[in-house]
Amino acid sequence: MARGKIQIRRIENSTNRQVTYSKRRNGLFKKANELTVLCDAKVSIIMISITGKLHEYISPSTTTKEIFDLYQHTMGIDLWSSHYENMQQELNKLKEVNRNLRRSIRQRMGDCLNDVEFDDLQGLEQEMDNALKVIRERKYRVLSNQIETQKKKNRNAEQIHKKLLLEFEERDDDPHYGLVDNGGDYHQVLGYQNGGSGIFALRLQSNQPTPHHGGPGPDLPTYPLLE
Amino acid sequence: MARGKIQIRRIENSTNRQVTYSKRRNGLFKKANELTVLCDAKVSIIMISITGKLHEYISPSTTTKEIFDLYQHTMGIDLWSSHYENMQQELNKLKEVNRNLRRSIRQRMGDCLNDVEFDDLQGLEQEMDNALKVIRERKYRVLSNQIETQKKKNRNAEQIHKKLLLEFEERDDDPHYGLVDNGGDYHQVLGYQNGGSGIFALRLQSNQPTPHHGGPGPDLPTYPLLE
DNA sequence: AACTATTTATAAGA
DNA sequence: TTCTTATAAATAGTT
Repeated sequence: MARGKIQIRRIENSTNRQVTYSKRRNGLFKKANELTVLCDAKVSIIMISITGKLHEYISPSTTTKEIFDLYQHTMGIDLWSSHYENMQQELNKLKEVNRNLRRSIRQRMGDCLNDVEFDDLQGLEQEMDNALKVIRERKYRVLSNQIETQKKKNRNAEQIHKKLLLEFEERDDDPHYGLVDNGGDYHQVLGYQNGGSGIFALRLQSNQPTPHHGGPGPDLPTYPLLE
Repeated sequence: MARGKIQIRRIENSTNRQVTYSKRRNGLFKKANELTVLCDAKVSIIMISITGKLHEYISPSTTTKEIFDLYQHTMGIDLWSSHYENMQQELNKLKEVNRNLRRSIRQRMGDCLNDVEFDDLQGLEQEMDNALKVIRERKYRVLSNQIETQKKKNRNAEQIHKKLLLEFEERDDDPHYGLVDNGGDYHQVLGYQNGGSGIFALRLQSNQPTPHHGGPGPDLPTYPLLE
């Protein structure tokens, strides 16, 4: 536009192009700033050169984020929806699954049965009956194991006891040893803990048929059942 | 810049400002386009006037979204990370809840009981026993209702039958009526459907203890259990 | 980076 | 809003 007109087409000379880019960029930013001041407007310019460098102009009265948000709002679109769409979908799917799982559990707890038809009730009953059998069997086996273990421990303890008594009697003949009886203590070894197991299933049950309590207890890992 | 120099300061005359905004906006966009072509650059301009109107220039070789993404990447910031993070957190929370719900259901189906301790097994057994009672009661009531309804229908049908017979006999005396017996058809009225109910609980059960099948069936509303 | 001939943008008026 | 036009501003090519 000076010293000769130019065609508006890609400048092939790389250096020349670079220089023009720099000059015109400044010109553009200057104009943008003038517009900002003269007309009280908000302008955002983002430029990316052929070399990948990024330059930006933003009116002092605003921020790039504000412009982006306004842009999206005005356009009535969410440019990032594609980013979030998958997540949103997965989220909704999970919520749906969650809802159904919870319904299923409630039904298995004898709750929310009003809309269940006879055939399904029959199926549910049979299924739970079967499961109950499995659980009882399992319970029995666990109990048996515990009793077995207990017995072993008892036998073991008995042997230790006998051995101690034996030693004691032997020592009784030996005047070097005093009378020290520690035999009453071994019962402690036999104790076993059976505290909370952290099984979610059983946290969920207890006395609330529909456990919608919000906050978790002091140390129980309860899970807020969303929605 | 013509017909007299102007100061770069806010134009107080509203109309004048508007006109200048329009003219200079065009100028800016023209320059941006020239830059785009001459230097093979990518330019995004977003302008918001004092009246709230939004105008945009974007190089033909790119999109606003691409520019935004590039901007964020280049700036090393993610203007939307907070939004994203919240979603991610919610997603993880839902997955956790989901996992636990599923575990609970499996346990209630007599599955995955290996890690359950005796006390919890006892609790589960009791709870399921109670639930089973409720379900049986409910089943009984539904059945009773159905039988009651059936009986009513039968009574009703019987009455209709009797009435028809009566009419028939009366007509038998009347030579105007021919012998048309439609009495055998009323049984159709008594039929009742008891098809699938679509209860999720019972879709989940059936014969798969761990229903991890991916796609839904032909028409059953099954829900893929994620993760 | 500076210069400057020339083109381009545009302020004011219509 | 658009056209006109005198003039300010931008800038291509050069130094």
